[in-house]
Amino acid sequence: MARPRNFDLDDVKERLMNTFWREGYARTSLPKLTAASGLLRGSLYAAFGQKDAMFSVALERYLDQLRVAIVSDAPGIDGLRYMLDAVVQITIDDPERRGCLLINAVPEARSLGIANRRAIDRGLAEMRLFIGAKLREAQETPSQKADLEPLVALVFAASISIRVLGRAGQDPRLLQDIADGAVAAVQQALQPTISTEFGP
Amino acid sequence: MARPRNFDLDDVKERLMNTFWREGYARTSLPKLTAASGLLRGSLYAAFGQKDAMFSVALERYLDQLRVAIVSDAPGIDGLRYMLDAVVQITIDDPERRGCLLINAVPEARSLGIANRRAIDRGLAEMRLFIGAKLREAQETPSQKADLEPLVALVFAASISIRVLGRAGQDPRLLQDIADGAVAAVQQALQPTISTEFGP
DNA sequence: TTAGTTATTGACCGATCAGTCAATAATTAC
DNA sequence: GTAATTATTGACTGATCGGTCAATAACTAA
Repeated sequence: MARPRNFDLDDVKERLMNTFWREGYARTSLPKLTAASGLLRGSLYAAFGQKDAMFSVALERYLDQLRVAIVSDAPGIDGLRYMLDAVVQITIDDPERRGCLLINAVPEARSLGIANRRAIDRGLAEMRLFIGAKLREAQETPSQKADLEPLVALVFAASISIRVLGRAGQDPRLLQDIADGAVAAVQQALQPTISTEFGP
Repeated sequence: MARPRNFDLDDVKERLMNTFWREGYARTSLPKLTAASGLLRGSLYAAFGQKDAMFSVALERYLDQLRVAIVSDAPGIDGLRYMLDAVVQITIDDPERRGCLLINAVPEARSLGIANRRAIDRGLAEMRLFIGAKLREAQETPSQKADLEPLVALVFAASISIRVLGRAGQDPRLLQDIADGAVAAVQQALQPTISTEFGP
């Protein structure tokens, strides 16, 4: 009943995402977005609204893809190891070393709208909840009642800094060391105390 | 022999630092810098050069102050605990929750000059070397030849993500959990196993 | 005083920014 | 065909950006 759009919406969202990912919010100008998407300003504004809304589209798409890449069905510590290794892998596989769109957005959050700020919070919370769930699975004897929070925090911290340091162009070995260190810490902390008699 | 400047150089540097810290590089405009410093553009440019050079001044000053705040003489794990607790403290003590100027600059590094990019690398390297040195002190029996790198990486990761999550406005308890988790992991990893008590 | 040197001032520059809009084009319903 | 609806186009806006510069002011050395 009306003129159809002559571009692929998904394809354009992907291009917007990649541009914001590389350049961040502030440095991504409308001319860059039009160049990346192949659309003119008017079409972009008609399709998405303000720049802030374009970023929102990019962020949601990014989080969807990240979820697919790092979440696994493997229970307990295997799921955590899978996640951390996946984070390392996608970080060093990116030839542009863009790090994480979500984490990169944290220092810029104050210039984003409330919806985007909330989306950032939700993204962080989701990661943390996932880690917590896997750790609770890994806890063999919940009766130990050990405080899991420092472990959750540690794995969370590892995930985040792998991304930051990836953006900083640090050596892939450092990133893998972070992942390995976190997994080892979890194993050490959760293994029944009696087993320490046999040493590592 | 010439007209003296009628401002306090140190005071202006401090104000530049605080502005860049709060706003980041891209969002800090020259009008903001003139407002914060009380100087006019011409004076700022005469004193420091380009915006990039102003950031450099801010970054160096920031790193000097950070060093004072987190480095301690305490050897080994005590030095690490001091550092991590100090990082948590300065992060949550900041009512503006600005996180870390150095870490915040990482996603913006591509829009900075080569000198600033190198300064960022040096800042990160310095942190890592400090952690490595303390961990080597903490290693009671170096003959164990345990690979210290994952532990260095883990403590490094903890420091960085405390700052990122501080900027993100996360709960202080999470930040402290990260610090505590990292210290606990180091203690667990470095404490001699019972089996070694009986010697080889 | 005068000459030399540097700092300050405030206007100015061209470039770029995010966002808007009237005109036109492409489609469907009828 | 015509009407209705939405998409595309490209020029346009006012604001802001980083950076420059000639004029003036404040100081020291002689």
